[in-house]
Amino acid sequence: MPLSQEEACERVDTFSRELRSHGFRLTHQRLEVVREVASTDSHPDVDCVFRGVRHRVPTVSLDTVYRTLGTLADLGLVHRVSGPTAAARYDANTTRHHHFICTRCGLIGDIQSNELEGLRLPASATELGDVESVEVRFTGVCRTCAELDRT
Amino acid sequence: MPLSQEEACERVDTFSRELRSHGFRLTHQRLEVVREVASTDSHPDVDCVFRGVRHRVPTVSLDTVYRTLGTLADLGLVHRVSGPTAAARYDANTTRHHHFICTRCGLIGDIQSNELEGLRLPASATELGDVESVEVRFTGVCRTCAELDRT
DNA sequence: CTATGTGCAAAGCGTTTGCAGTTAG
DNA sequence: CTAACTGCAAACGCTTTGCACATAG
Repeated sequence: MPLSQEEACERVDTFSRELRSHGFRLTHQRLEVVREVASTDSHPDVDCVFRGVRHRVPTVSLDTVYRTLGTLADLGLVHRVSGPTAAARYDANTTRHHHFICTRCGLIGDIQSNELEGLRLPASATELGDVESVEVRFTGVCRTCAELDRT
Repeated sequence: MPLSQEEACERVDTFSRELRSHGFRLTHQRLEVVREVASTDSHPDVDCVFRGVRHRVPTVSLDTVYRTLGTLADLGLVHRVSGPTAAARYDANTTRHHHFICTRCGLIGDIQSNELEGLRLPASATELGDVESVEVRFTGVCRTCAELDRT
């Protein structure tokens, strides 16, 4: 995952600025976590970031990495890909379909769409490997939760 | 999640047949787990299926539900939505993009595509709630893993 | 009859939390 | 100086596993 030096620096700057502007202190540990996660596009997990940071800050704890990545995610500066903290959910409908996922209550609804059925595989996907399935995930706030907000 | 009686029965039949044809015994417990998961499109989690089954088989254990759902998923009869078996992974690239996920090694690669950028939200999605983001997940086997298979 | 499946209990893993000491601003 | 942050260790929730008993075929 080659990531240009400039791009990485720019991210570090943005992350630092955003953290400060939200009242978070820019500690030594945080800065190194930020550097680590900003320097790659390989979607590292927490332990991977931890090991990277430890090279430069041997006393850093795993908890701090968890907390910092959590903070960055809350601010929308990084995204979580793949399972966060949820129990597995099963779908007995194995025909091709897609999902709407409510970020508030966890509701998962099925989506059918002719436009999506007709999707062609982008070259950037087939270059990476053999694509066996495609799922589109729409995330947002469901009707019911939006209703609750309004009151 | 209204699911027609016929559809549910058809699923139970298929699941039972597939289990047998793969050499699995069709036990009382398994049959009820199959019935439970086949009777809804609400994407239940393991505990939810467990509670449903327990109404009819009070002695069933949570482990059995885990094992049966695992077996069904291995056979491709049900799908797991929302990742379980994985540590959270973080992505510092918050520009709109999509992912290729290797089911063998867990590699996550970024996908850019003009066609995907132009996607319109299907009505079936906007009906469920306010869509805040869209992510397309291509899953399959990456180049490297496919190479390993060939040897 | 025998290989499979079950229930139980204990362990595993990623993650979160309470607390006392540390530190940025 | 003080509120915020850190590291530690313990707890947590979901899931898996080892084992003796039960059971489908």
